[in-house]
Amino acid sequence: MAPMSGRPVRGSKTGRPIMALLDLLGRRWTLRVIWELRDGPRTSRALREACDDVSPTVLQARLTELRQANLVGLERARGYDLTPLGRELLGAVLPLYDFAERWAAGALPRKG
Amino acid sequence: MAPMSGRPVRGSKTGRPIMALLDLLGRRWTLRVIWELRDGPRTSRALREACDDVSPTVLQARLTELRQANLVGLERARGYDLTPLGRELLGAVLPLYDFAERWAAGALPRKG
DNA sequence: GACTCCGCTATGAAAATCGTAGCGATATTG
DNA sequence: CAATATCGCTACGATTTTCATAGCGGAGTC
Repeated sequence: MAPMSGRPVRGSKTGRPIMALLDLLGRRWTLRVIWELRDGPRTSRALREACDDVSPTVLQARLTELRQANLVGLERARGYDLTPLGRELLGAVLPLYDFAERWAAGALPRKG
Repeated sequence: MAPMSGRPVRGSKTGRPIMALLDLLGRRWTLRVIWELRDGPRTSRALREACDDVSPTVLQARLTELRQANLVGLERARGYDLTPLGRELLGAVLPLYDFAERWAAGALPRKG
């Protein structure tokens, strides 16, 4: 079941929105799918390629969850696309990109 | 293996920093652990309680990955704590909280 | 020594993810 | 119409990850 406000959330007894969101984003490929939709709609197969040939089983599961959460939509002519709400989420995810660059420079292996 | 710049990244042929980061954050409990360290250090057991009694197997795996990635540190007196780099990541994750609140208001179930 | 809390591990069961193949529907082209 | 191609999506067995419970050895305290 896709986590969503007002529904039971896996791994959280409070069910607060942030917990539902962290649950959703903590599933494999969820963040990646949102990321790969940043420049516009993609068909499911194009999305699969963009995600390094992720298994279609998982991709469909993620897309279904994201659609139920009203973050991603599907139109026959366009394919999968971020909803306005999904674009807001993307905006909240974009800071990760800049961080990743700093991280690459500063997280080189050192003794644990 | 914990994803890190310059190392092979699960599910990405490019190995770009953002891919390594999305891989790391897409593992269950990773985002939650970072979130629960936002107010300061915690012992592993306190962290386990804060994460709704997550299995210690996974918690230790996540903490090891986060330490190897230089995002979390461990000191005997304090427990686990975000490193300066980890605090930067937290800053990039905080926007998710505000989004989650809007999401809770606007993502109520509607027809598919 | 007895007690407590620490970080951490063992182990078998359950769940999630993977990899490959292919379905039915739709549109296009000859 | 038949052949072809692409679409979203599913089946299914193998692999990997996560879970749940129990407990270890070390360090501090009394």
